[in-house]
Amino acid sequence: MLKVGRLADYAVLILHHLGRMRPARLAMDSIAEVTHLPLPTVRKVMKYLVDADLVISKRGPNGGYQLARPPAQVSLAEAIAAVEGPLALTECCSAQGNCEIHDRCDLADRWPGVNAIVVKVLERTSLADLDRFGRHEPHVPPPLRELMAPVRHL
Amino acid sequence: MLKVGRLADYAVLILHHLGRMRPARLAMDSIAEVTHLPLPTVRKVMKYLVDADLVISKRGPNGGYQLARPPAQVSLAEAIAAVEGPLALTECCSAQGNCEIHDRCDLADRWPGVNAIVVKVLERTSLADLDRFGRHEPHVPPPLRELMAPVRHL
DNA sequence: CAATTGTATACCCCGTTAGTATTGAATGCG
DNA sequence: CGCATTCAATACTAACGGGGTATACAATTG
Repeated sequence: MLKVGRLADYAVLILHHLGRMRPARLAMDSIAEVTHLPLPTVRKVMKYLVDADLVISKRGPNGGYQLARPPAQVSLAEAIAAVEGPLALTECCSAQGNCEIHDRCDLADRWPGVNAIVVKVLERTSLADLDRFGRHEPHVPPPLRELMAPVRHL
Repeated sequence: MLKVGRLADYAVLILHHLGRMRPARLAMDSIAEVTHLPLPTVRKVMKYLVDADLVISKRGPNGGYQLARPPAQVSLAEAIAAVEGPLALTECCSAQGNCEIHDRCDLADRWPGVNAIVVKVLERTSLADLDRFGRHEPHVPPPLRELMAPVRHL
């Protein structure tokens, strides 16, 4: 668990393909084809991506979608947030958080710290990073190298 | 989004309290009281925690639950996994992952790397860490300090 | 103006989450 | 030995949200 929704997953995949094409445009049905996703689903995802200014759309013949920025400047955090809204591990972490217990919960103000770190990891991983790293190798951006050392407790 | 389920959230809260009591035992209704959670819900959570060997239970008069290890040796990853199963951002990341697209998805083997990092963060954050850090201050375990620097791209 | 392509809305189904109730088993004490 | 206490196991229900689909609309281009 701790899943990202499928639509967000799709979004990353689509962005990845748009990145490889950039700056060329890709029509919606082409996207559906190349990603092997059903077209109606692609429609829904594209709306999110346009609204979040991650892709630029053009209508009419020879229209389609184009990644708004170089892949190195699009983070996974943005991609996920475009579809699912701000990243928040728990209710306490979200802006309009409405947790029943909040007032009397000892951890209500501790979670945001944990959340911040997870978000940072996703912010520091770009579409280009996804591309760069080998298959099944753990992706480790430079500032995170130490993370992969054996865990200290347990 | 990127939420952790409420039950997992509860689990962490409960573990936190058990940690503060350790090595004393705490009965289920006491747990419900101190956490302000409904008792039937606590019942459900406790089952997960026992099955995962994170707490030890004792029956009969003066029974109750006890944290199995010192709080510094219980990670958030374990707590969450106890309730929700192995952490997996996407289908590709889980053992029995059954993703429709998997064979033809260009990212199927990239996600696990990202997942690994997120998991590491949660593995490196213990119950004790939650306790140690001040309110609303981002919690930053030593090997993660560099993370909080400004993001490089975007 | 007509073909192409994206936009917007509204709908529904299904799974999961979360909350609850009930009955059963173990422990310890007098 | 038996009763009080406390955890264990199972099964059920309600509700919400994710995700998939259909359909009608608007813009651009040649």
